[in-house]
Amino acid sequence: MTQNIHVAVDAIVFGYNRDSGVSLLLIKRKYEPFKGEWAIPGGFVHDNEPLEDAVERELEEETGIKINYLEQLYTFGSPERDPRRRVVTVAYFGLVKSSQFEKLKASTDAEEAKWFNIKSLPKLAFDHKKIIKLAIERLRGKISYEPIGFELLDKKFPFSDLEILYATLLDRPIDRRNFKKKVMHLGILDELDEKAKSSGAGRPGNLFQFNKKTYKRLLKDGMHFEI
Amino acid sequence: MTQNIHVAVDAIVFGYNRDSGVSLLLIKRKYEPFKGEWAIPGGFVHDNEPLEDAVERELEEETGIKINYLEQLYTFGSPERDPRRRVVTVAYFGLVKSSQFEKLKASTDAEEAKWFNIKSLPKLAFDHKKIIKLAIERLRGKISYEPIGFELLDKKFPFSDLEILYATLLDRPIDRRNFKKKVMHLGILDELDEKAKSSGAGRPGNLFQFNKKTYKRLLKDGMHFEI
DNA sequence: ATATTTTGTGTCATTTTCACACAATAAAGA
DNA sequence: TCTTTATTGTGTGAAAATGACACAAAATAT
Repeated sequence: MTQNIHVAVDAIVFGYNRDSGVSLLLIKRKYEPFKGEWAIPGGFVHDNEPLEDAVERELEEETGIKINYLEQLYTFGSPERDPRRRVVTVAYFGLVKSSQFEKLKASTDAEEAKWFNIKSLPKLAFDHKKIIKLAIERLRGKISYEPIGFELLDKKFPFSDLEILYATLLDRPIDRRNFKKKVMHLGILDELDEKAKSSGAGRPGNLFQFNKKTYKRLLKDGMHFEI
Repeated sequence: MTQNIHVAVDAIVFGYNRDSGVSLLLIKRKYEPFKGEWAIPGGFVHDNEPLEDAVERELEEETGIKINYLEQLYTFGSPERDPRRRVVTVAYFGLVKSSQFEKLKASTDAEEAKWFNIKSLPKLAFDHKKIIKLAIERLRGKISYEPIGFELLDKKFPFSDLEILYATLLDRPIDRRNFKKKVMHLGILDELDEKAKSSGAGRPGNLFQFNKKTYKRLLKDGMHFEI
């Protein structure tokens, strides 16, 4: 049997901090087609390489970023999506912690890899606009029924970071008291004996930490994450 | 660039009726490897064929079945999953209506395509056990927050069919009164002026019908399906 | 020191969820 | 045909979850 289809992987990587909001990692293409345009990082899979390895390798090569959470998003296989040849691409969905996010943000002058706020994305190569649209929908949808929001924050975070993240993604105001009641009632956040370092005015808040072990235990007992 | 990876599609197709429960469509392999063993229907994608077309073509060729609902499930790409060569397979998740399900069920003597109850599956070729496991989890999970259950029933169905489907999939007893209240309150079922044809003893029930138009309209207005 | 910004916290009304039982209508069996 | 058995249809009250709402405390900025 002969087949002339190539297999690639792409990584839609989100980052967050409370000042910049939710951002997406893009690279500027060096070669044709779409040379000079912005695109999702990705590339062809090696013959003996697992798909996840390929994603992480390409991300490392093209952006140097270290991913914190990775899951498969969707596979795009329309015959016309690459003008050169048939390419089926397995898209992955990734999240990085605030600290990683801020790292690249500083050293971005090279103009090869860059974070873009998801509300103001540039023109994109291939069918990447469609892919990103799906990824954003997945992020928005999933944050309500799986605790993936914590993967975007630092290990320890003030409660308001979480609140602002949800308000930003869900695009609606959140009642601080009710939100806190609901989240704390889930029993998967540890409140630490430590205050956030002041960043501007205001009373410093306590730091919190997501307890993944507790979460997994509660999950087995039939717990239902929902916000 | 040269790459030696092949692309296939697989279809995990579920069927249902209240007597047999939830079943899965499998085929007996005619060729090596795994000749004579049971496997998910599927095959290689043609060079200029969209992935969805490939799934439907393979299903038609191997089982003759007409699918009612189809969505992408997951892409499996581990380098060792096929002993002959590297095959990346895009698995799809399909549902057929009771009527279709019963059709094949009768003419199954050919022993090429056959329905198996998901609680008693045979030994499976390749990594198909893993694929099916994921598909069943998806079906179980999704039925609670998307109205895909109706895709497994006939167009018109007695309410108890729906109730038994949910009880079977969620694997727990359901309170008939509360369940009906909840479902009807969603406002996406039309109650018909027609009674179910008696199948055995008992009072015949009214027939109901899923109203997809109403559902889509309510969805846009922010409705949230949940059972 | 005064103003400004941000965090922390409780109550009450409304809505949703959950437990629970008996009459009506048909077929099956005596 | 009469009795039994199986299945459908329906409402109430207690408990839990949700949602609206405001002011004091602790820090920085001016």
